[in-house]
Amino acid sequence: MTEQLDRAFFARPVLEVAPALLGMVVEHGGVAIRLTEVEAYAGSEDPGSHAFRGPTPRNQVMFGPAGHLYCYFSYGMHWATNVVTGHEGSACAVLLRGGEVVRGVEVARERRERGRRRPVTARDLARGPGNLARALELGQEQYGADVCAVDAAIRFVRPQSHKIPGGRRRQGPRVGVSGDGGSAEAFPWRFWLEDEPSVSAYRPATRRLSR
DNA sequence: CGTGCGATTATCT
DNA sequence: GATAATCGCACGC
Repeated sequence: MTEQLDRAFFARPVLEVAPALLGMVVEHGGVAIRLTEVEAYAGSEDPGSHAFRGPTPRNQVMFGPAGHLYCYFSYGMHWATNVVTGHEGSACAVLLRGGEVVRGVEVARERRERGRRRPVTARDLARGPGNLARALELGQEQYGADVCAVDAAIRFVRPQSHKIPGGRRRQGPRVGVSGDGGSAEAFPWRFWLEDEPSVSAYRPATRRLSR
């Protein structure tokens, strides 16, 4: 048996929940992914957060109770998934950045290879937020979903195996967050498991020159 | 191997 | 109208 993570797990400070999620498993649509990389976003106190400038139609779910999904469309082509944490109104959330597919590899591979010419290696199946969301088939329809419900389609579980984390927990600057003002070091809120192939490569925020 | 660039559109100013 | 919590591929070493 595996234990579904309850609301109390998510209703803690985001900097506590984020590292605690490493090694936990997310399940949806026949695919299960063991998380190896996440990032914390601290709502109105965090210039890198989508909630920094207050509620909007897009980010409103983050201002609600913990344990719901904040899905957003990124760069005009990818979906990314967060789970809301902390107390209601704090607008804190954890971005799911990478993981290892532990069940449903064939389904995940099929989803990931759709519209591609090159095959996808096992390590790349859920490497990066866009890829993880694609492998789990998470998007607009899952916006606001309650992952703590008894009959939740998307659930977080603690694997029965005692070697939950696997590698050692590591912490460092977030990836590609322009709100950090070029100093991602100010918010070292990316958490990952050492020596896990599914952890995405670090890339600084890309500057986009206007033409 | 590492680096650079174009794709593509919802969202907010 | 500009931007963006990205990705995959091309290209050069």
